[in-house]
Amino acid sequence: MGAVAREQAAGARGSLTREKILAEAARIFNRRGYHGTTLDDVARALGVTKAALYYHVSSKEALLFQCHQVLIEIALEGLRRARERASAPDEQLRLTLAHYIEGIMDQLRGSVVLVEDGALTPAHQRQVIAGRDEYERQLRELIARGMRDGVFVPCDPKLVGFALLGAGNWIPKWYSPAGSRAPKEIAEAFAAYLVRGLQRQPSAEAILPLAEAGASA
Amino acid sequence: MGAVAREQAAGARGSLTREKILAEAARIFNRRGYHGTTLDDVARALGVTKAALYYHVSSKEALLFQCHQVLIEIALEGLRRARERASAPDEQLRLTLAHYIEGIMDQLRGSVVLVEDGALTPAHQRQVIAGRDEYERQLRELIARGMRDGVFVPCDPKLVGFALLGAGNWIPKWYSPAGSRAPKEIAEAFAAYLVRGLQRQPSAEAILPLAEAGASA
Amino acid sequence: MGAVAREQAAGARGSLTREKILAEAARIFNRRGYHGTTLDDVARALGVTKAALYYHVSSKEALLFQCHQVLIEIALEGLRRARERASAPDEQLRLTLAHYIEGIMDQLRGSVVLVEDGALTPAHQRQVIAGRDEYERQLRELIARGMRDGVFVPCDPKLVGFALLGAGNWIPKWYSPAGSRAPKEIAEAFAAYLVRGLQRQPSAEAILPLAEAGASA
Amino acid sequence: MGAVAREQAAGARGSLTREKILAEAARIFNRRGYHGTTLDDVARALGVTKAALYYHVSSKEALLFQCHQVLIEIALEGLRRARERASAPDEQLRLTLAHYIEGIMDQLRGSVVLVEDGALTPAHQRQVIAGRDEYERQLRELIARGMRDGVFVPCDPKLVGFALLGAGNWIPKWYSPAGSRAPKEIAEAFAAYLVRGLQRQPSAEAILPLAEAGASA
DNA sequence: AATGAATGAGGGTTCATTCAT
DNA sequence: TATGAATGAACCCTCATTCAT
Repeated sequence: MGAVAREQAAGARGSLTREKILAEAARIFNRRGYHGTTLDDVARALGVTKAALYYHVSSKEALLFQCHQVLIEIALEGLRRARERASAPDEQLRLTLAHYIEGIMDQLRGSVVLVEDGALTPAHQRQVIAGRDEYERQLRELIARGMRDGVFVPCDPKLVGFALLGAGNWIPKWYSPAGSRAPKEIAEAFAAYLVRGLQRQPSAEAILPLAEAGASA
Repeated sequence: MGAVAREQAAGARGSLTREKILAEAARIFNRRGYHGTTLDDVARALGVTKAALYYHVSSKEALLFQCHQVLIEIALEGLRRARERASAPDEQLRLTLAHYIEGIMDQLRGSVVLVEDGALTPAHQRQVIAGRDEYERQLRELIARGMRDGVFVPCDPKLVGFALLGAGNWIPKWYSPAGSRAPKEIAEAFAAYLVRGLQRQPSAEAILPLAEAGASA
Repeated sequence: MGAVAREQAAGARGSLTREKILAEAARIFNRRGYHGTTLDDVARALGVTKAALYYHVSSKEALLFQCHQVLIEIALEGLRRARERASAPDEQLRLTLAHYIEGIMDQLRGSVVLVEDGALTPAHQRQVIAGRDEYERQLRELIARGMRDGVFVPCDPKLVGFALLGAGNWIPKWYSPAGSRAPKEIAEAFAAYLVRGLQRQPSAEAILPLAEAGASA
Repeated sequence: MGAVAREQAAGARGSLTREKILAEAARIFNRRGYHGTTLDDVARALGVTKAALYYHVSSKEALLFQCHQVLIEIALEGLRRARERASAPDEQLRLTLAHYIEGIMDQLRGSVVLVEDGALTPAHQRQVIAGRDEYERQLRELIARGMRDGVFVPCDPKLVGFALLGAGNWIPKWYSPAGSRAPKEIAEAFAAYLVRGLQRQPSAEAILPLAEAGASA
């Protein structure tokens, strides 16, 4: 590949950053799966050689692990912020989900969501599982509190938690930045819908604040 | 060996059926992803040699394709049945989702849910996409009708459709037959919750009909 | 490679045996070193594909390890036999060395001699070192006994042991089956010479029983 | 930085000299083999970057070649000196071997001894082989003269030559400067032992002049 | 004189696939 | 029907080498 082509592919201004690598890797992992993704794929998308990646990342597995960590960090951060900014359980849950979903769609941050069994080192696997468990635990706790407060309808917090996460985690499979909806818009719509399903007395207003016509993704 | 004896042997010890292969393959595909799954893995799980699989399946890709078709068939069948058995949009949607989710959890059918880009032959890919598109189209149509009828709150049917599917498609990532909830129970709870988020006037009753305590999955 | 060429390369009668692989691998390891040897090299020498090797051997390192074990077994066996067949220390040492050296030259056994640091797994490394240490210990013990019996001149058994082994271990670097000396002949000459250096009253007869002219290796 | 300061820094911290590089490279080559040694390994051992090596050495192969040349030079120099300082064949051989062995152990000079086939450029290979052949030729000539003079027992000079070299060349595999024997001591013991095996009438005195107890290497 | 970054050419290993038995 | 053995195409990773700074 010539110098010019590389420039174009990599984006004019910068060389290889750990951040850029993570973002690009996450994007491709999400599309093709970890095992379906070649380091050559990632390198090509970044406009460099596969060997160049190894100057910045120690292994493909390490790449995946770091992507997971980014997502977990985003997720937990969302919970923290939600608690700061709202007190009602439904509002807290809405903020939490919106943050999570926006994080997933954010191409710059890049987040991997699929957990192909056996892709991670046992040690890393444990760490990721621990992070997820912690997030799920807090999510369920939030739902349970909503039930206790009478804001949410009785339900199984574990099952509902899985539904919430599933809806969000599936997004990378269909979302394209070229679509007509902005990430923020999508995130809010998802959050609104997902919370609404739990509220004892949901508002009757539209789920999408801006009820424009047109394709969404 | 006579036909009867062979049948018995087949039944008893579980000789290689296309159905059994599909079911086992799907189970592993769902866990480890298509590229993360070896034909040796599938063969081992079935207690045979890898070469034996080739007597029943023409290729790994064909296996994946057939798993996809199983799910598409289940999905569309669910829509048909729902239309036969109910007329209200919310009830139709509920039946549709319950059927879909039960199908995903059915360990005997062999349905896969992940669409790793590039895993399928272009021709097969097109066919699967076509099937999915058809299902999604009808799903959106159902949602739109609910809106028109005033049963559902205004929303973007496309986005909500993705949320519904995501919640369901994520199930193989966490569901284990060893869990405390029966598949039917999970399916109904999911369907109830997912429909409830759209209903203008949802019922206040619990989402899980049998509100027992205990872990769910 | 065509079928005919493969037949010729592999040797008409047999397919891939663990024994044949070991022998060929050892031969190349001894020439080019472990890291300088490609599995493609070994495969080519055997007339098969590199992948075919993996059906019989789990890894390159395992191959090396097994070659080491072959030699260690030969070495210890030589000590045992020498003790059975002779009682005088010098005669025992002579038999021991002759057996060892013949074993090294045996193209059918597959023994390696180089110990490139870091080539073996730590666990395997330990095992090989242990085997070598045991052999060296017994060799020194034999020398020491010769000294006590007055058959050998006073010396440092450790140093002399290293000299003995070095002379033998170096053989793969120059020996070729195409040479004019038979392995047995070489082994006896080496053993005679190496023992003679220790004997208080060495015989005056020629070191090579058959004192022919001509190139030796 | 002035010339004096640079000198001091060079002396104190050990700036990159061709000599130092050669010595360190040889040491590692001897342990791990040529192909098992990374230029990063050598660089790290010298406390510099790999790229820095390329300021002083044109290639890894060149490094190996120069190491070989150092050894050949040492070897031939040993022969010359031996001829100057003694006239009896056995004494000449003893001096020759002692010089060779000391050269091999001398950490500063550093010498590589393993000849991994294919490691050197054909041209360099030829040159090294030529040097070795010359040395071996003269060594055999020396042995043959000893036989003609009746000082040595009849033998095959070629075989014995290989034994001598093997004993010496093996030393880097076990020698450690931390051992209890000084290089000179080891060299003399080896030379004495190796010559003794050829002498028609060897002295009965101990092989190690200083017959202390204790570990040797 | 030295370094950080990048590259191209392998080398070890896996795996879908084939085929003789 | 089923299997053991073999193959070719990748894929991950390493490393000698280069080059701008």
